[in-house]
Amino acid sequence: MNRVIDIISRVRQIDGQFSKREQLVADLVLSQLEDCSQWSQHEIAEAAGVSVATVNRFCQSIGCEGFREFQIMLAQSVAVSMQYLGGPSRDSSESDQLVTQVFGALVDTLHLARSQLNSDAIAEATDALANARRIAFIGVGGGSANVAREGANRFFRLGILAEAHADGYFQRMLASTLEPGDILFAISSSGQPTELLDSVDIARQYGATTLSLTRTGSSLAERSDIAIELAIPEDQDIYKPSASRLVFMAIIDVLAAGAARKRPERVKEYLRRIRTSMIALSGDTSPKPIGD
Amino acid sequence: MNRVIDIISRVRQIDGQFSKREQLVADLVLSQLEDCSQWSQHEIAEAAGVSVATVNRFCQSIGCEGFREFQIMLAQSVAVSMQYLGGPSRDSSESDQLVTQVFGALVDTLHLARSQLNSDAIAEATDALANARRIAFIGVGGGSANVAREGANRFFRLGILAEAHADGYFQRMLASTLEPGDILFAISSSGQPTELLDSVDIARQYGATTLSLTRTGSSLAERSDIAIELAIPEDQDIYKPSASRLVFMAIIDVLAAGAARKRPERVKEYLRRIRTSMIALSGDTSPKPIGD
DNA sequence: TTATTTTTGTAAGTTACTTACATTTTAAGT
DNA sequence: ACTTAAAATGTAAGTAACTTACAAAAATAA
Repeated sequence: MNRVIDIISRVRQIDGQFSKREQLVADLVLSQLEDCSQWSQHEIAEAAGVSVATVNRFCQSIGCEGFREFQIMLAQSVAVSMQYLGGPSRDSSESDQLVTQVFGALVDTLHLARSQLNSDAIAEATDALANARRIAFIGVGGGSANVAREGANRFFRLGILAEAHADGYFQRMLASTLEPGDILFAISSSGQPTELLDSVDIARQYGATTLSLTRTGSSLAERSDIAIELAIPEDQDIYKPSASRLVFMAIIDVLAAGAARKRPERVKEYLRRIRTSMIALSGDTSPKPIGD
Repeated sequence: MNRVIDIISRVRQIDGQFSKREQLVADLVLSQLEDCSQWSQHEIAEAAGVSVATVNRFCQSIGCEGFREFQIMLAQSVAVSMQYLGGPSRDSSESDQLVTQVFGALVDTLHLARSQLNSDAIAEATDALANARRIAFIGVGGGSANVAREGANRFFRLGILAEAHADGYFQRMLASTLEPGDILFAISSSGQPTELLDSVDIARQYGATTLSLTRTGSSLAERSDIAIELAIPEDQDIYKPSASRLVFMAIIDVLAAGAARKRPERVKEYLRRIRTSMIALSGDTSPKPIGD
């Protein structure tokens, strides 16, 4: 029973590393999945503006034996995807295609992440977070720093003292002020930044629990008490934003939801207070997201 | 899928009404679904002990145009079936369920958003952003402020002067410094905050283009030159973080990807520079996400 | 600039699907 | 039981589609 290999993900994975003309084929396929799954090699070649041989080589580049195999795998992937995305998409305009492509990549990456997530790590993490007195999120570089901020934003709403810092020096100083019962939550897609590694070492030294959300097997993962590890291939197409940050944020959501469930009373009270303050400000009493 | 015709069901439906030899084919197909989905017409003919022409006629009998079409439909049906049967959803632990729930909600919301997105607004927005000299993202409250930061983070990488601000007073002052060719991008899930409304009014007054990502029909949407509007129901379960912020970020991704495509040269050069600076810092030359 | 490697399209080659037609089988009528 | 017409089937020719070899063009390195 050979498993259904998701050919679409495979194309996305290699996206950006194709040769010029093959990239044209990749773009076409990703932007018009449904059409391509029904077109012949010749039709795809014509639509992409390349020769049939290039289409064939494209198929081989992504690991298929030839177009025949690719065609069937694509049809399967599309059929399975449609199960998720529901009805047929009429990708008429360029904008529609863009949306489909970006959202599709995100959904794919979410699935990939789910398959990689270690349940035990998640369980340990939610447990530690739910009982933490103070949580310090740290991250460097635009992306991870924002994920850290979002983490603080989520947990702060649960009535847990949460903060986020992007400054390497401040991070180290902060780490040295932590104590048992506190959590240092390091976020990095590469798991390399010295600032984070140092901070984790310092925090552990003072007895704080260190938690990380980072790349599988990275230095950061190794040094942390609890590591949530992911191996997400970065999109090689430089014109396309990578979905990994959003997946990181989604995981923060998971942790926040998990922690909230473990401390229902505490959370409820704090949310009530926050909501009250918001209503006082806007006069709007309808149920709305807490904070804008 | 263009039509959700489950070919397996169709074979079962006609089962017993086939001619003698075609029935042999039907029996074979139904008993060895997976094998048949990968076999050629010739292989199936041999396995069933009939001629290839009979296999072809069998395909036509069940409504396909020929073997080609049958082969693809069978492959799709098998792939979808496998999703249900051999599927990876073994939600054993509590953590797994949590992940499934949060990710599932996100995927659902993405789907909803896709159906609501106005292609024209997206097209107009990407066009304006691609040609902007300066983009100022503004948002208030933890969530939207972070989306704004993420927006600045994305566009800054495209070589466009991008900044984000969460301070209401600063936002108003900033708005008054904008000029034609500049963009004020206001982000708010409610579309109510006075800071944003004021800022948009001020920016328009000075000739800047105002863009918003907000709730359908909100004051903010009405006042903006271009409004990307969404009506996403907030999850009432207070223990569950709402998916709307992530969807907002996903839309920022869409816009960034669209804008990048319209200015390939510009983007390429800036990304090259940023990447070079990162390599100098870490010594790692492998293709990696730009910024952590 | 030149040499080398990589990429690409053309065209020939091969496979596999499709169709026409003759043969066989089946079934109904005599 | 025989005849005949209709249906079913297989053979073989036909055709469309995929694959591969090779030479030209482009990109890269020296």
